Parts: sequence; C-alpha cells; structure tokens
Amino acid sequence: MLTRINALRTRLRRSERKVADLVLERPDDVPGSSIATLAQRAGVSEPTVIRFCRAIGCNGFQDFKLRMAAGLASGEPYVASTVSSKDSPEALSGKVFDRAIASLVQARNHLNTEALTTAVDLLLDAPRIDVYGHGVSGLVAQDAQHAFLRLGIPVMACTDPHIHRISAATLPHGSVLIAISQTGRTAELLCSAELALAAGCRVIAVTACGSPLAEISTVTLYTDVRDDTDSYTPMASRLAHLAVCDVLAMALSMRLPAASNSHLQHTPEARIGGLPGSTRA
Amino acid sequence: MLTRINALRTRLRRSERKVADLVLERPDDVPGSSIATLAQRAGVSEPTVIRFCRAIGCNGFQDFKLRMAAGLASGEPYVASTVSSKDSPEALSGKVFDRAIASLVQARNHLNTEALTTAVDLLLDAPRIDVYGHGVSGLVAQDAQHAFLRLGIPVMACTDPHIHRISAATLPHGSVLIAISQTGRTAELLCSAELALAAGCRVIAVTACGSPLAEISTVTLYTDVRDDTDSYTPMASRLAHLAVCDVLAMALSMRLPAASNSHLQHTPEARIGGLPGSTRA
DNA sequence: AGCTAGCCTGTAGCAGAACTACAAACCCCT
DNA sequence: AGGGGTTTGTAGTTCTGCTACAGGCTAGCT
Repeated sequence: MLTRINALRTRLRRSERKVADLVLERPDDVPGSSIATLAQRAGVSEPTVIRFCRAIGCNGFQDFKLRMAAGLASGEPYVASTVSSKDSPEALSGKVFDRAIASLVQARNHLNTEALTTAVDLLLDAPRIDVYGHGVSGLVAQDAQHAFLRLGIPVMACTDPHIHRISAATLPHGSVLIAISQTGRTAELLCSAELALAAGCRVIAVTACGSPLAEISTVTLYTDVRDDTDSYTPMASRLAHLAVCDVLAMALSMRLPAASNSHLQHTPEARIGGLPGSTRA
Repeated sequence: MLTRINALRTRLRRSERKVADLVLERPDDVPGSSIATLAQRAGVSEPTVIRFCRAIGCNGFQDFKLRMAAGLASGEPYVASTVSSKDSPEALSGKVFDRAIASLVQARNHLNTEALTTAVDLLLDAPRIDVYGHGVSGLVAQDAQHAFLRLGIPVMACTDPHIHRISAATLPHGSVLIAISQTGRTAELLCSAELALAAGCRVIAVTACGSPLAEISTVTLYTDVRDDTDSYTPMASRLAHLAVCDVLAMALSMRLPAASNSHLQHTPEARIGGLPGSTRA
C-alpha cells in the first residue's frame, strides 16, 4: 500500500501529493483520523482527500483507512523494500521478514480453492504419489514429503531428473504427480510430467500461473505473488509453495479414513504440525 | 482479537453473543460492513452491536472495524486454529496459511538483532562457513546454502552426521558453523558443534531459546514462536528459520566488499531474492 | 402465584462523517 | 489577452455511528 502510494506519487496532482506526503510521513495516524483532520493537516480540502484515495485505487476514504490499517498490521512499515548496504541490521531483517510475510498473505488471498478441492480429490484416488522439483523447489518437494509422511501419507520425493523420469514412466494408472517449480519452465520437469500424463496419471502443479507447466497440468495451484517487483519472487514463492504443500497434506489427511491418521484424531493436542512432543531436528 | 472475542463469549449477553458468533463465523465480512448490515444479519438492533464492541474492549464500532482489519491482515483470522475434518478447503488453507504468517510476524518481532549483528561480524572474519541441520532443518540448511551462494558467499551445507562431524573437526581456526535445529537437542549436532568450538571456531545457532544447543553456542538467533499451542512449532519454526537464514545471508552480502556482490550493486533491478531473470527451478 | 426491582433490549433522535454536484480559480495554449 | 480544460474548493445531501430514553423480560422476594 505504501509502496503503491510512493510509486504513484509523481503522477498525482499537486494538492493530492500533499496528502500523499502526509500519509507517507505518518502512516500510523491515518486509521485514527477522519477526512476533516487529515485535510486540515495536509492543508487541502476534504474532497481532495477523497480524490486522493480514488487515485491510488481505493473505493473511498473508508476503504483507504481499512487498507492502511491492514497494511500497517501485516508489517509493511518500510516503504522502499529495496535493501541497501546502509541499512541497520534491524531494518534489514525487518525488510526481509516483511517481504516474506507479505508474500504469504498474498498467496493466502489468491489461492484458488476450487483447484485445491479437485487436487485433494485426485490425491485421494491415487495409488501412488510422487513429488518432483529441482533446485530450491527440490527442497520444497522434500519438505512436502516430510509433511505428507508426518500425516501418515506415503509419498516419494525426487530431485534428480534421471530418477524422476524413470519414476514418472512407471507410475501406475491414476497416480498423482505433484510438480513444484517456481518458473514452471524447467524442461526436465515438463518432460516427466508429460510422461506421467501419457501413462494416465494426473499432474498437480505448484507453480506460476500461465507457465508451460501450468498449461499441461491437470490442476494448478498457483501462488502468484503478483506484486510490483518480481525480482523478489524466487525467495517469496518458495515460502508460499511450502505452505501450499502443507495445506495439501493437511487437507488430504482430513479426508482419509480415520485409521490412517488416528494419531491426529485421538490425541487432543493433535493439531497442525504433527504429533506434539515429536523430536524433529 | 478473535481469540479475545472467543474467550469473552460466554460472559456476553444473549443478543451480544449473536453478534460474536456472526463475527467469529465470518470475520472477513466485518471490515466491509456497517453497523446496520451487521445488526440485521445477526438479528439484533444496532446499539447492541455497539455494546458488543464496547464489551470486548473497543472504543466503538469504528475502532472495532479497524482492529479487525489489522488482525485479519496480520494473519489471525480463524479463531480455533485447530483444524478439523469438517473444515472446508478454504477454511483449512486459511488456517494453515494464517498459522505460517503469524509465526513469521512473531519471529520478526522477537528476533534479537544484537545477536544478528555479532553473527554477521563473526561470519565476516570466517575463512570457512558450514551449515548443519537434520531432518527438516537439514532442508533449511540446504536452502541457506542456496541463499548464501546466490549472494556470492561460498558455504557448505551438511545434513549427514558422519560427514559434518568430519567437517567440523577439520574446520580452520576462526571458521563459523551455523547450526540449525528446531529443538536444539539433536545429539549429533551438539557433538559437531562442540568439536568446532574446541577447534577455535564459532557456532551460530538458529534454534529455540534456552535449548542445549543455544547454551553452548557463541551466538543464538532464537525465533521462539512463544505461542499458546506449541504443537504447531515444528511447522512454523522452519519458515522462521528459512527467513532468518535469508537475513543472515543478506546482511553479510551487504557488508562484504563490493567485488563479491557486484551483481547486486550494479544492476538496478537487483533486490532481495537474487538476480532478476535467473531461471531457478 | 403475584409483585417488584433490576437488567437487558430495542426505538427514536441527533451529531458528524463520507461523499456528490456545482461553481470558482487556476493553468496552459493559442 | 482571452478561452478551453483541468484542478481545486464550497455547499448540500445522505447515511453512518452513536446516545438518551422507554418498554419488556427475567429473577427474586413475599
């Protein structure tokens, strides 16, 4: 929100810019103020404040105030999220964390839940489940394996293209392949996905919307961090992908017959995150 | 906020409780609604809604709306974060994401920055940097390797106890070992850390505060998600650990001479997350 | 059971907030 | 300098949030 104001600042009218400067200088004061006080402090008239809100894409002053409150709470105090060597350790850690948090919030709000539902349905019917990924996404794949396993669902994670090619080719009919990729353009992954599809299997893609992988997949769980600066996305999207895999595993374990996740159903402390007291490194 | 409402629910009056139930059921709708609509949907009169706001400690309806918006954004929407098999996919994914977001927010606010500063100082002087971890933390260690490498800092990740024991024993004097562990009680990790310390090396622990690992380490970056339910922490803490490692790598690269991170300094798009356009899987 | 005290709930009215229509002022261009 | 268009402020309207007050329900006592 603040970054947005900053970006649009130059394209605003003179008196609207006064409002923008005031908001950028003291963002905390916005939610508590009314139009009148804000207009007075900026030295402009009340409708100008409303026009400012419209100009930056809000639906009026109320909406603007709400968004500001939300933005401040979710921790986007630093306008320029660009880190610089002059930043203090505090500022730097704040920026990195804020970025990570913002990406998760976005991922939560933009996750297509109907795709999630069908993905779970596919997984329920699958005789075997494989998870593939390379590079950082390879780590996500392995993490997904952990998450599924913890919930009593056997899956196999593959990070080596030669291995997952073989595995994909030998998947029994109806199996599900979860393909994780930040870009959705990794050739080896696309190849294995097509092999699996040809063998009558389903592919659940956790990747960017509109990518080649998303195109060929049965279902795509996109977590687009459709934000201003896409240079962040590699770092941001891996966190979103981790969370999406957790959601998948959790949703699946909920739908399985009680026997397979009895350790979750029967212990009162059992919640997200697996068995309490389990000593995981 | 929502947890507060839930806690006070039984002490509310009958018609106020109707409002509470409505809010708990559909928290997202609150910020967009007015008193009138909320009152109508709850089947009560408008002043009752205001009385409800006062009862839960707010300064009126406006204040209540703002706090709700803030709460939702910072990621605590669903009261009972306990997932149940009756949850819809939306609710489930919301809960999982909210949990992840909340843990990152907490980690950000509780990260000890003075420890971060000294950690960076230690890393700057280190002739070699190793990162160890097991299980899920092993994946974090590998992810950290990625992050450091991307910023031009060579580090070695180890997830095998036998290997990192050898590596720790042969670390040159002044080297730094980053030990990642959710519990801080993994015997093998403690052993290698002690070997490194005996050899005149420093240990930066990314682990729970007060754990055995934290005790023996030179510096501890604790990311305690000191929350109500600690059964979630395994899942939550791994995200926090990932972020902490990112912060470490970023802070270090900022302090290094320009030559080693020139690709960051000279390209205008260079920001958190590495080189733009890099095709990472 | 009937009555009364006290609390809870809804109606009516008021102040102020957000927003809209219109007119004045400004700027730029010819 | 004058006229078109844009920008800004003024006046008015609607609706929102809030308060004062009165009716009704519950509960306890006789």
